[in-house]
Amino acid sequence: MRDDDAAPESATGNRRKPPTINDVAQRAGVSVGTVSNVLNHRSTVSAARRERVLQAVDELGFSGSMLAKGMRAQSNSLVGLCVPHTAFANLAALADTLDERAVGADYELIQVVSRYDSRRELSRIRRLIAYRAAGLIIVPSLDPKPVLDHCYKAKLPTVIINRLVPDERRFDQVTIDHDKAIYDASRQLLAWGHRHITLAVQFPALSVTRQRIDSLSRAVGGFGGGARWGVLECGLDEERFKDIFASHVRRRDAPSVIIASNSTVTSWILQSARSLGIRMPDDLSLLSLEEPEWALLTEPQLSAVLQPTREIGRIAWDLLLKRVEGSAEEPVSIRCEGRINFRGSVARGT
Amino acid sequence: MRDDDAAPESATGNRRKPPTINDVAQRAGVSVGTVSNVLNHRSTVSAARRERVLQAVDELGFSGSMLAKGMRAQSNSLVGLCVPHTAFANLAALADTLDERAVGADYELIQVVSRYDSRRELSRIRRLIAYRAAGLIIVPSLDPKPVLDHCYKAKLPTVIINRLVPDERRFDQVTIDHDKAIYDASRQLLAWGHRHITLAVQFPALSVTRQRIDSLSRAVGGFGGGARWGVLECGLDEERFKDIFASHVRRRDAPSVIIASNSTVTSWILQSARSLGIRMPDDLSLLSLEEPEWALLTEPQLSAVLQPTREIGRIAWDLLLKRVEGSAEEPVSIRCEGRINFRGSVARGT
DNA sequence: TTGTAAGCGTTATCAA
DNA sequence: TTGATAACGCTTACAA
Repeated sequence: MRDDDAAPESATGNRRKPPTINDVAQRAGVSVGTVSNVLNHRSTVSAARRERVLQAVDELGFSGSMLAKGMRAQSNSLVGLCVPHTAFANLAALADTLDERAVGADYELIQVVSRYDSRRELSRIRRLIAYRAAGLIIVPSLDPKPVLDHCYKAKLPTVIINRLVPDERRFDQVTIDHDKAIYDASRQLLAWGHRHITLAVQFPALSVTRQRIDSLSRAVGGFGGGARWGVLECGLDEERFKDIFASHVRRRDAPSVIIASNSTVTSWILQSARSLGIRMPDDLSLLSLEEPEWALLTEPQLSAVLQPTREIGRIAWDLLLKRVEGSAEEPVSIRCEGRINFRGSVARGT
Repeated sequence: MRDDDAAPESATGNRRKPPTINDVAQRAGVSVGTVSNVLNHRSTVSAARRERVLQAVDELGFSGSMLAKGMRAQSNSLVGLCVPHTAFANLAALADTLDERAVGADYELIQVVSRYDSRRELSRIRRLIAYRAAGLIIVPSLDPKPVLDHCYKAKLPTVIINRLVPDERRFDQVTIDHDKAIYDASRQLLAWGHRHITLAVQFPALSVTRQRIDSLSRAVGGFGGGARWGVLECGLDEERFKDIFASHVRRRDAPSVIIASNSTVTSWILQSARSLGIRMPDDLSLLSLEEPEWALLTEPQLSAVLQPTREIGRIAWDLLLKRVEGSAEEPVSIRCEGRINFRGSVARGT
């Protein structure tokens, strides 16, 4: 775009390429090594030259190349976060927390989305490895085995969060103890007179789902006194859920309380209940295992388990950073406890 | 660090470094160029060698280095998304849409968060440039000038979305026409008998805020008949907002309807109104300029402007990709229209 | 205190 | 069809 259309490389000005350390060196009239030393705060450069270098950096708008740095250093200050979805409020909060920590430690957080698809999860993580990510924080999908095997073989420092992967001893895990929450909540519901508890789940195949069912079963079984429990499989489609829900709550043997396994299901239940004319908590009580941002906006207010998302983020980041720095300690599995907030949506006493 | 404590480079196995194209070449007994040709589907390699190469790739778990690729190609298939915050539902949806497009085009989307801080915004974008991002999609902060100047100087292909930056002609913009939404909504509210409209805003300094006030003023002014309007500055702290809100709605000259500029403010208003015993829509009507995911869960259901977030994402991506590919066309400013969903939270007729 | 040069992994060019 | 090599931007060990 000079006077023909592509100027020869030796031509002046109008370069579209970002300035390199060589450009800076040339401009400042020093060697590349000197520029590098200035930029990395090494004390072997005289004040006068340092000044000239900094001025040249400023004038050229030089910002360095993380690509070249990463290649040279054989490590990239980039950390991956792999989540199944971005739209859940607590995953957004998680990304937010991690991003804050990452920036503070001069890392870059790069989020990839698996969309509940194990193959996609693997391919996304391959990309992260291709970018020489220093580490990975992963909310595992439904079938985490292949991905975790891959991370292990690639020796990628990895921390598993949110969803426990049972019998996984190769990586640190920071997860929520939903089992305890379900157990405690169920006991409380039983103590308040509820005798039939339904657990509404979206992914029956998930190992954590099976564990939750176990907890519910133990709580109800240990109580005796004719208390029962059941599982409602909600599927992935809201329209179809309406029918599923209607037939579940209209049958003779209907539950008095539903525990919803995530906020999507919670929202579906609220909508369906409203359109069926079911009043809360008189006709049906509801407890969500995930506290959405709108928990206080519904009428009645929503009972929910407040997940320690930010705490998980902090712990996971610290664990990951230790691994990135080479720690070879035995992996740990940390379980964080949620706080159960009973509000108007659960009927107490009878 | 040669052969004192670390094993010499020639030692067998146990390498922690990812395999390189050289390793593959060695293993397959071919040259690096051949391996590269195989991997890039060039047709100059004999079937037999191709097979050997692919086998070696598989055995070693070779995945390539995007750092080296990016360095060599002088361009990186990485696109930045800069947002002020991650917790808003529509920004999450935006990131989701863009991530989908990016992955489809074999790009990596890397999200950075400015936290409403212009300085942070600039430093985050500098990082993106250091990573040789091919382009940037930005939801500008309150003071976008310095950042946009920087992007322009760095010749970084950039698309501005969501918030219009007035008089900015250097970049494509894909924004929401809130002005029209406010104008139309106000006219409708007036037609339904409302005579005093308050616009509740969080960032009075934002240019878009001023434009919204303009629209409201035009709509109300053009109506005549003693209609009035006002602005409520909500601040950034929910606790303090309660008092601000209380004194606003309790005064003699209280509005009959509030237009909330985003879903955070909407949620604050709902909470405060409830604790003050204000009934909706009888005592006060509410319209949100941002439709939250929980719009249908409140009682009454929330009136809101449904933002065409995914449409914006798609358009912005396509525009950006054209720029990345070198298009030098005149920048465009596309305004998308939201759909106003009037629901129970707005009183109609009198 | 400063300059020089090797090497990180990849691709394109050129010679064989 | 294949192999060798230069170049991309940066850091660092070593020479001056």
